Amino acid sequence: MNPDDPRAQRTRARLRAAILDLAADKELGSITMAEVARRAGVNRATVYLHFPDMDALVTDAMEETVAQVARAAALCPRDAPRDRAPEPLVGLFEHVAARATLYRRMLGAQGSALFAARMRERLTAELATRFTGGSRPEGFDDVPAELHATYLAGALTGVISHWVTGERPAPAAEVTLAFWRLFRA
Amino acid sequence: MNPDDPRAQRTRARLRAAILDLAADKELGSITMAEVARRAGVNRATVYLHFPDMDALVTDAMEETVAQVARAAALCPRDAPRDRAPEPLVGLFEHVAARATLYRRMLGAQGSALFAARMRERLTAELATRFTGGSRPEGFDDVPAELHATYLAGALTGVISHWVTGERPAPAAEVTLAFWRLFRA
DNA sequence: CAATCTATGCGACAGCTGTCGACTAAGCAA
DNA sequence: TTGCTTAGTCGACAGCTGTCGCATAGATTG
Repeated sequence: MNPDDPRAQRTRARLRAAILDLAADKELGSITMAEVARRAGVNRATVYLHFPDMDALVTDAMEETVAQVARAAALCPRDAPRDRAPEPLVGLFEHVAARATLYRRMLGAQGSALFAARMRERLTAELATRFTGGSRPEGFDDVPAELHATYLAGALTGVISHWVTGERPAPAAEVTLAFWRLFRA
Repeated sequence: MNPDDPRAQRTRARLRAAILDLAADKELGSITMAEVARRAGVNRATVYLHFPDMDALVTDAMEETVAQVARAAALCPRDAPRDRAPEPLVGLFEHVAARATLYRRMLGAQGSALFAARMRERLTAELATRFTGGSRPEGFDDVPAELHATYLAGALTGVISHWVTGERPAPAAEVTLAFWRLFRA
């Protein structure tokens, strides 16, 4: 399968759109491959030419979104005042709030372990790059940068997961500020 | 279904043992219900009398183990010296190290989203209880205790996940100390 | 335009899932 | 012990999955 073939690109785009479309309506667990294929206007067998399974499809469809989150997280300066979260972090939580249902479906109990792993991984990588690039919270030189990045990536995805999963989610501004205070240590 | 019926208890115990047994050999994704039933010496249909699906079975089978981790985490005093992790935390990481394969199967990309959610949930609950019970890191009174607990629960599961997933995992003592330093902020 | 390549459509298959109704046998209560 | 209750077994079913070989149509190359 040549991934650059315009036919293949079109098909993948359709599949990505279809799964996101369906995920807006129901839990991942109750979406079938047959359904995705139908929605995408593609033969069921064709799906498997592009993605080994549902998890891979879902995760791939979220790639852009996740990259956005990771980039925003890595952009946060550490020297912002304790009572005012930096702009990128505010944007990050607003981004999630605007897609709360989607993130709940992805990160919730019915969600995709692959997606969760991928999201943490991207965050970790982005933060680690930022850290080894020099700008990093002080006083942790005796902790491996990679581990520090993982710690924060876990904390962030944990908070997001808990946030979007809750019954009556708190306002974004509130969570953002609380997270920022915890992060600033 | 009466959960106290000795027949039911015996069957559930067999199923829990069977899934943990199988999980030692292969990824969760390649274990079938039929396989679990066979291994447990139980009819396939019987499994569904106790657990709605594989995720539920796996998560239930890990309940004790997860509770152990959550308890250990909540027991950590915050005033231990920066260069020496408190005993409960050491025990926690050793516990995970001794079951690294199992945790990798549970928390990895092929793992169970339900299990991951449950583990974070238990950790959050245990820490939140501890926090509202008075003993809590200072300087965070302006952050909801529940959110603080979630932050740490996410960080811990994130680190564990990353740790057991890595190719050549670092020694437990190393990770323990690094985590402790990050936690102490 | 013609010839070639290949992504997709199509139908079929074995295996797994979750559920059902009828039957068997283990536990409990009198 | 006797009889009732109910967990478990058994066989069957529809639906989904992942894979296959073959046919078709869309893209590329000359």
